[in-house]
Amino acid sequence: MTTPTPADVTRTRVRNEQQILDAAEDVFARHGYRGASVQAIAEAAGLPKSNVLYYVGSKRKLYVALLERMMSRWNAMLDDISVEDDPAEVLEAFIRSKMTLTRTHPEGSRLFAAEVLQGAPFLQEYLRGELREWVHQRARVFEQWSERGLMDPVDPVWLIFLIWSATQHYADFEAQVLGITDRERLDDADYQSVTDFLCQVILKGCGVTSRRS
Amino acid sequence: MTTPTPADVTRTRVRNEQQILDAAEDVFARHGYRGASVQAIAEAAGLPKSNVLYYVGSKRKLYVALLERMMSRWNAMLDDISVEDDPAEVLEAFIRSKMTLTRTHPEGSRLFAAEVLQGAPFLQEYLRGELREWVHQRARVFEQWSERGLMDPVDPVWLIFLIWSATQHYADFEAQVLGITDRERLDDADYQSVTDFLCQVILKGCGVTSRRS
DNA sequence: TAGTATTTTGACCAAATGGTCAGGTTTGTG
DNA sequence: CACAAACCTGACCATTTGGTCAAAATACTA
Repeated sequence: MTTPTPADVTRTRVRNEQQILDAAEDVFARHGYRGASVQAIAEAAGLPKSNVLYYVGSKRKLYVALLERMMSRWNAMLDDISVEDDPAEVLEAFIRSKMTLTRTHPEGSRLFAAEVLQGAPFLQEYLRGELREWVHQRARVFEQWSERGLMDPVDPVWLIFLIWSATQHYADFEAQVLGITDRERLDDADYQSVTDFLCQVILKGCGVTSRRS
Repeated sequence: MTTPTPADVTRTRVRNEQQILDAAEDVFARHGYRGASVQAIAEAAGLPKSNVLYYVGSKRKLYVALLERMMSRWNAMLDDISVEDDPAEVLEAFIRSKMTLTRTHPEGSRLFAAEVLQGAPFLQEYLRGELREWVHQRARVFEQWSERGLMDPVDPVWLIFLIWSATQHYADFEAQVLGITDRERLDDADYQSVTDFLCQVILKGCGVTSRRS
């Protein structure tokens, strides 16, 4: 028996799987599921192709594992809200946490984008289940805020999409942003500036006033 | 000589090239440059692979032709503005024409997204040249409007990106939008509703008042 | 209708694809 | 140190890839 640890993961395994996942996230994000080759992932991870397949089993399993990792990051960000909360605080926290996800995991964000671009074949269940529920729950709260006059009567679902798209953009279209702004990369100050801009414009645009009023 | 027409295009050629371009736009949009196969494009166009290659020469040439077609659509939308124009009118027209592009050419929009996702290797020149100039020219006008108190002092480049991302979203993330809203497709009324929402929120968010005031 | 230019297509090619496997090396532990 | 489990990897395989080509079919025009 040699006392195998419950999950039976050795240090080597953890290290290599990490390397593979990170390399694969970038390759899949750039080239999509079909366009990514196991060979390219292996090279990016600095391992022979057979070794990569030894760990992940197959290209498909690797891809699914990456999507799951990214979805768990999403979920970690999706905390619930109630009508009693302050609209300004909630909206601002929403924008800021979504932007943090984009900034800390740009490859993951792009992977998600590539998956949705091809019609989200691997994410139908998630989109039409968990995520849809979450959106509608939030939407209901937004509507109640509108009724109470705490914000303008805007379509809550379009508002959620607005926040998602405006933040997601800085990962998915990074190449465009860098090209147009003539930067090599976006630093923390840039992200700060964009986030403040989005909070300002979107809150004001919805008729939500910061609590300091 | 048989009086060859200047551009030497026969009816057959026009018809087949059109079929091929349209089929290819969809396949490239879904799977990216690497992920798309000539075989898949040929099947979508209802032609044998060799026939496709007879017309387009190579996969790369086909891809470049598609990007050029999409960029010319972009350019057709990018009319210039002046400080004397009305901010509300200009911003609203900007949002509406960008949304029209998204609605009338969703596959082209996704093709563009896929290209940028992979780092925009074929679009560096365009992004860092023509498009950058256009953005900065607009940005300068926005700044002058801010100075004149016609709008809030927001970062004009982030504002342009906000409009691009919020509209682009409905093509690139169509699968997500459909999944969450439980629709089969977005009809004209949906697009109308989203566009009105975006105009309302973004104009108000920037402190721009519609001229009817 | 004769004859030329264009179009069509299956057969073919070298390279790359995802994946398997046998046989080796390393690692951890009793 | 023994030994089993885990790890590593080059050789190999069937299939698909982008692309070529020669020969047949079709379309246009004088």
